[in-house]
Amino acid sequence: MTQQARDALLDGLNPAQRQAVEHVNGPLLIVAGPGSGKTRVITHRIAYLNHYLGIRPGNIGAVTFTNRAAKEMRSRLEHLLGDRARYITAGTFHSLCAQILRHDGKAIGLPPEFVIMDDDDQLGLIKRAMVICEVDPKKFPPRSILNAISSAKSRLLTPEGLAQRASGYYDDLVRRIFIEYQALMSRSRGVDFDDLLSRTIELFREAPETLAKYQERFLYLMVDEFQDTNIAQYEIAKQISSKHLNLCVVGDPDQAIYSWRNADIRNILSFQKDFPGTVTVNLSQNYRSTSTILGAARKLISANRQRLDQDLFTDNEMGAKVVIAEAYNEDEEAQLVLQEIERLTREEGFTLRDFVVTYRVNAQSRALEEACLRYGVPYKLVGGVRFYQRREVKDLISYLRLLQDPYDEPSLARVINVPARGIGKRTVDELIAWAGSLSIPAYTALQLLAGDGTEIAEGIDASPFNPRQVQQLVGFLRLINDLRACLPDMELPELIDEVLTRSGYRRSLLDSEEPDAEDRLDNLREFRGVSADWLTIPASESLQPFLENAALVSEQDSIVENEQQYLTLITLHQIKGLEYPVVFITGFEDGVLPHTRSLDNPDQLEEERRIAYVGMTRAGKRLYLLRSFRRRLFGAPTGNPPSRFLRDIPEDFLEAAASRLRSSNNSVGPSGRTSNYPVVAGEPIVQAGPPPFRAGDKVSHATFGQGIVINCLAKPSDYELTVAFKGQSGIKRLLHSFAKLELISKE
DNA sequence: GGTTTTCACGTTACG
DNA sequence: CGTGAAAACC
Repeated sequence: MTQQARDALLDGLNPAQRQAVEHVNGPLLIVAGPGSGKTRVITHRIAYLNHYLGIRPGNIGAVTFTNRAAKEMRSRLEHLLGDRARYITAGTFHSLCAQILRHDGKAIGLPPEFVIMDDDDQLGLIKRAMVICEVDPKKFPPRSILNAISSAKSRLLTPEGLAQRASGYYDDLVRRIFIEYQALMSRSRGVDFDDLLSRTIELFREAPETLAKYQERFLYLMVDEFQDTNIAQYEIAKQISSKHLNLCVVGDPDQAIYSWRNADIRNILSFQKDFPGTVTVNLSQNYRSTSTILGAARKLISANRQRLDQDLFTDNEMGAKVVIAEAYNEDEEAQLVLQEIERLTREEGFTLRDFVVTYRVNAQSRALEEACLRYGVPYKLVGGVRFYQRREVKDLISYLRLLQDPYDEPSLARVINVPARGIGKRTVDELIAWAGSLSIPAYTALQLLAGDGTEIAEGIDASPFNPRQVQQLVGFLRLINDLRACLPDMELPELIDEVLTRSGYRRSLLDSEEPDAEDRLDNLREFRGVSADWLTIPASESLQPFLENAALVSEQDSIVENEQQYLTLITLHQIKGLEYPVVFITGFEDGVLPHTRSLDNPDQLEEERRIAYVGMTRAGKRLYLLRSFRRRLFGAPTGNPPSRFLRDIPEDFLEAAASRLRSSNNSVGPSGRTSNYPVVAGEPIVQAGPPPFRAGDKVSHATFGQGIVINCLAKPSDYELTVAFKGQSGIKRLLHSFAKLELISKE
């Protein structure tokens, strides 16, 4: 690398960033505050390793926590390194471990065709294990048992280890179910997400030569979002880098918001102890936020006891004050948000994708969605049910898994009667039991059944099925076998079509009366679209990698990026790692943020404060903290006091909202049962020019398409239009200033 | 065996 | 209020 090239790489970095980039050998801890250019530093560091030290990209590994982060890193690396970037391993711990285990898992008796089990599969196994252990799922919810087991696994505890650590009644119960759960899991050649990690560690322990191989493979290893790693993940990073010690971890303890998912903050706090000689770099200059926003956020987080002080600063301008506002209820809260978005769009040149509305719990999105529809603002709801977790997608995946491997019993059990084809629960249970009594897989049992019922070999019990059952079961077997025969001659999308048609799945959705049948078909279509990445390869080749990808990359479509204009609605947890010029945080109330469930626990309360901190530090230019005087939770109206976190932020960073968000006066005092801000009363009617449209006009909207104006109603400084759109959009009420309707033809 | 009704429950959600 | 899963029904 020439001096110039090196200078170019380091150019524009501040001294701390430079140090982090240039310190490539030995353990390195980067404590990076929000907006400090963390991702940039990591990618530049990798480029530096490659360019300047001549390290082959194949010897560099970068592990992150989410596919989203991995994807972003890969695209940045491509930008810096071009084609060489694809040799760099940039992915999640889970995908790394899956690769290692597929390749070398045999050494610990793991068959290479193991199946990765997701939450639903796990829950199913837990329920079965509870039946075996005779535990009542009413008294002990399977979900919490699963959490306990998962927590133990992520701390690398075996059932025995769990017993040693704690020995109450509940712990013993968990231990017993744990054992059965693992037994059921290995019987179906399943591996859950925790196993991917723990079995990799087991492999490293049992097969030192394999560990040595990966130590030589990853001469340099980097871990992003280190504060989110659990014990098992840290252990893997430790093992791989224990020879060359070129381990670099990047994180921010103040943004640790996943303890409930077994992330262990001690990982980052004890890193220096675990790796003597660690160099620590603090990235404390913030390039994202105005100094007002950063100042407010710093004040908030400094109220936490358990933390390392970071001394963040920014050279950015002061900017506007942080706006706090109280609405009467969540509908008005949403309305305030949209009105302010409208104002900022109109007066200050922001566009829709500059905004994000974020909240603590998903249920809060409803009021916001409704307001968006009302105002005709296109929005994108991030989160909710994950794509690969939707029932129809999982059903289809199960079919595909079955084609790939007909002995995959969980998948078989899932789809044998989907759509309903007369094979009920009892028949399935009998099939499994019968196969079990013969010690053969269910698929073999089906083949036996199809072969010839009268010629079952001696010593084998006759099948327990009546002729009708036999007919249905054999019909299913034939379906699977016919589809399997298609594998070599079809590409994936075609195969998927074939599955949907031959199984009757598509038909059943088309005939379905359910309101969301249409959405399901859309999802299946989208799934088929994803499979088009594997075109030109016969399905027999592409099915396995495709399914592996589906199991590991359960990431929904990447956020932002495209040119489309929409408003983003997202939870505070999911917003981590993103940034927006204008951020609205709704539900800044005691009971919502911090959440009720954490009020009595100081540690959890500190995590809630970190959640608020993460939200606030996403903002570049403007930050709004909204709360609602009344809020409907579970149908019942509740009243929450303002968030206690507001008390941690000094007044001079804040601006009360009345004058800004509301043209009306703020008369009523802070106490009593009245809101500071009346509903939508008493706003002066100021007309914004003559009516833009008349009933009967044909118009066009960017999102909803063509429509006809039904009504045009005067509103404060605006017009509310009622428009009937063609197709699915139907009738919408829109604000003129927002909707940007184009006139197609006069009435 | 399949469909409808009732009932209980409710934070956040990575792979 | 809205959802998913078990129980009751056909």
